[in-house]
Amino acid sequence: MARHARYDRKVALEKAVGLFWEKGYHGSSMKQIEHALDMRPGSIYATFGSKDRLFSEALASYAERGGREMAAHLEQYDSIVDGLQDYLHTMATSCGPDTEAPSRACMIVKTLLESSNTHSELAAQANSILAAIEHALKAALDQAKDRGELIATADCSRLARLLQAQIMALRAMAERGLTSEQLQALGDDMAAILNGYRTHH
Amino acid sequence: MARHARYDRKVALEKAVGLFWEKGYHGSSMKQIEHALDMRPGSIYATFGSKDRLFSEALASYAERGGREMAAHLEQYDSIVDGLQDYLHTMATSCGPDTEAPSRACMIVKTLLESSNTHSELAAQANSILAAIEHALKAALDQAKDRGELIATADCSRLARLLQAQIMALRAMAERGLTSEQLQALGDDMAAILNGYRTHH
DNA sequence: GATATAGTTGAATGGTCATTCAAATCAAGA
DNA sequence: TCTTGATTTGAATGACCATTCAACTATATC
Repeated sequence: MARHARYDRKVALEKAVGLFWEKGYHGSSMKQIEHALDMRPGSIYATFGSKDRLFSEALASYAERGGREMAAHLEQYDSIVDGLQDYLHTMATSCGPDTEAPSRACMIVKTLLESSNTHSELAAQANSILAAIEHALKAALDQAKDRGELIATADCSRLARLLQAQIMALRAMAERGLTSEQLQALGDDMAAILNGYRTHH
Repeated sequence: MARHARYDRKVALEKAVGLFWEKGYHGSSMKQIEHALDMRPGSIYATFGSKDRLFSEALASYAERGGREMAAHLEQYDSIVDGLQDYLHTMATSCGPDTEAPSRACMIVKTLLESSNTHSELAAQANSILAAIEHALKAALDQAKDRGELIATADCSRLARLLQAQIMALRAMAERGLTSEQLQALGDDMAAILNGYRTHH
């Protein structure tokens, strides 16, 4: 009946994530996208609709993967707070100077800052993803509080935002090109912030 | 002999800061720059050389102003740590939802994240500015330690980076569109981090 | 092997990008 | 008033932008 698709949509999308994460929306031209995906414009438009929609899908894919990784990380720990602290350590390592990732900073934050006053739809998407992450952090902290890991006076909504701010900042600082020692130390110091909200057994 | 310049270079540069801070490098076209500065391309190029050089000057001007404001802020306080904590509070207020500023987030951080993999010269400039701020924070913290405001085990280099990360994150979180209450609370929580490094009298 | 159909191709489109420069404009000295 | 030279103007430039689409290719069924 018909011809097979030469390209795997998911594979192409992951390549797009790599390019957009590295160079941002405005910094990635269709020429570069064609090269990165090894697809001609017609195929790209037939598959993804437009540069905007491709970026939007790439951002969603990036966020979903990040969410899965964080959830998988927390599952490894009996203590939620231990898990969150180690998440910061892991992040400090993984976004170090010799990372293979396209960029040290978070693609969601890069998108938010790039698009907040130029591309409101993209900014709205980045915002809703960040709101979802904040919500997930709050849920984890609520659970930690239920388990008695956190002091009674801890405000989990505020703490979730404080924690999210640490993650955003750790990776933005990594983009500055800090050494892995400096980055690890920063991760340690950020993780230590949680100790102030912990119960002492 | 000759004609007078119709434009004040400094005034034009401040207008450029406003546009670039709001929309970033790629997000600001020459058309928009012409409109913002009320200058025609020939005059802009005669005065500033190129879009790149104009942006570079704008970023330097922004950073210098920010540095002056921070220094002026710290001078108001007898205690350096008090000054730093109140700096976070002030920032939480000034980058709130109804700020007049072109953007809530910091122009230096926006530039770093936008240009790190697309425009190495700009990224290098943003990096050196951030390194200078880190150094200034370290100097302030060293002095605070000398005065006995900080505990003996405090590592001022690490603390400077932790503090810089807070400032960057506070303003990036502001770009998310948090309410002023949420932003103030975040500023409070960030300021409270310093209490853990403080001496108790 | 003919046909139908899904997928790919890449030249062409019209728009916008940063930048240039010859001509016009203005003010002060001669 | 005329000359001189700094300054402004805006149309023109060529490059690159995202996007389209008619022609072409490959596969599967009959």
